[in-house]
Amino acid sequence: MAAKRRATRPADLRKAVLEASLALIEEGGIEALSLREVARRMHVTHGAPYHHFPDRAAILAALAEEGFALLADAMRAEMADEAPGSLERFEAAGRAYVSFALEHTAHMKLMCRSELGRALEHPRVCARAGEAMQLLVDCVEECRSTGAIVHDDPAALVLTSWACAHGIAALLIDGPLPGLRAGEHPLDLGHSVINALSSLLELSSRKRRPRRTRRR
Amino acid sequence: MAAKRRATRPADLRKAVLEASLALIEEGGIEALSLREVARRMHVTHGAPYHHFPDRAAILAALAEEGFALLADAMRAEMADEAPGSLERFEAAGRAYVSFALEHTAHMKLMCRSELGRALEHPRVCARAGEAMQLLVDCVEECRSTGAIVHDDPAALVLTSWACAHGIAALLIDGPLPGLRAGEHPLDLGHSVINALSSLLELSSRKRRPRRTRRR
DNA sequence: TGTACATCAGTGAACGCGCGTTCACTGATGTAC
DNA sequence: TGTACATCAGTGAACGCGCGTTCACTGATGTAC
Repeated sequence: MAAKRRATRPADLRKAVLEASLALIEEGGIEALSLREVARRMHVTHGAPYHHFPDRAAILAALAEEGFALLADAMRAEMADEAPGSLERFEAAGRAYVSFALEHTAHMKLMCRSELGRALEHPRVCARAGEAMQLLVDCVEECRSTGAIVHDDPAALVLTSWACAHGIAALLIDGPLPGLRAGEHPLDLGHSVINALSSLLELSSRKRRPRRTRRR
Repeated sequence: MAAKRRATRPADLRKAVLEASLALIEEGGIEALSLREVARRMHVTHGAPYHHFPDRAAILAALAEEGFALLADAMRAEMADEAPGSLERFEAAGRAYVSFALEHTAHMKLMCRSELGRALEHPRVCARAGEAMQLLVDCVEECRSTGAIVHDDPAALVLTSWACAHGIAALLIDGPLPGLRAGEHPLDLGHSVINALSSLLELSSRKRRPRRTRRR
């Protein structure tokens, strides 16, 4: 019967803790993450998780690191379908960001809430965040080298693109948008913002270097 | 001596509760708002605030309403300096949003965190939020009527502008940006994003309707 | 001017609650010989 | 194959804590006559 009890336990408690934590955060935000509730959901004593994480903050840090890694993977995957240096690739990066944010709201909340997790103080988390950002930086630079994007200040453009993608995601997840634009599919709204930014880039670049932009 | 004790109390406890709450939220996020800590800071018993607010949620709702009203006021004030229908007025709206967010981080956190305050379920809060959004909608419409902005899909453009302003504010307040771009003044980064978006709009509009855009 | 009463806002004790964390324990599993 | 031991992960009781909320109270202030 001991074996039977064992069988009902999750095979890998560490992984199960992370999953249950994500579910809690998704439902009620970061402050809804309680080790005791996590243990309760896993049908395990509330002391058990301490064999896998030193404390609550360690769970948040692990999830934040995971989140940034997943984001970078999602961006890479979506960008891989488009030619380097093309505006389509830039769009793909934005779409991937928005899609990731809407699909992984719990990760997103963790990744962008400095005062709570203090996750970005962990060097590994910070490195992962930089990795994701670098994908966008490189993408813009490639687009400038091919002429798909003409812009004086690439750093400002990177920031603007990131702000657009992050902003629409934040408005859709947390903000007043779902209330004010009820009935519209969040992902559609998100992608329409990416498209709008991309078309502005295309129009403004064409004007200054007509016929030089490469489009498939 | 009773009079002396009285003198040390805030003249208007309701107002003082709101101020102390803002300070707490600014320091540690919404979950750091505790009625007991608020009372402690006002040198008053923890039962006292209940004479002014029925519960914790009521404080959050009052602050959210105040926040949206302040945002709309700030946008109106900054926009008033520029001619209606000018791109400068559009920029002013964006600058005002970013400045407000950086100056009122506590209000901002409240206004954009659906799961905690549930503030947007209050009709008065929702009305205030709509009011602020309408300023941007009207501004874009005016710019289209003068030709300062040429764009097929004004709704997507409104959303994109809002996302840009909100996104850079969110990245600066909560996100990994301060870590990744340390040393730069947040407000400068914010305004550079607004400028970048505005210049994209100008370039893309000029191309399609050359010489028709009005600039002072 | 003085008295009686109502109202208001802060007091302080008490309630129950869920939380993070610690710790000695137990029983299952793996390993060395 | 069998024995002795070490390791590991979950148990369950206990700790102290701060919280939101309630409530009978008190004392100051305003009002009616």
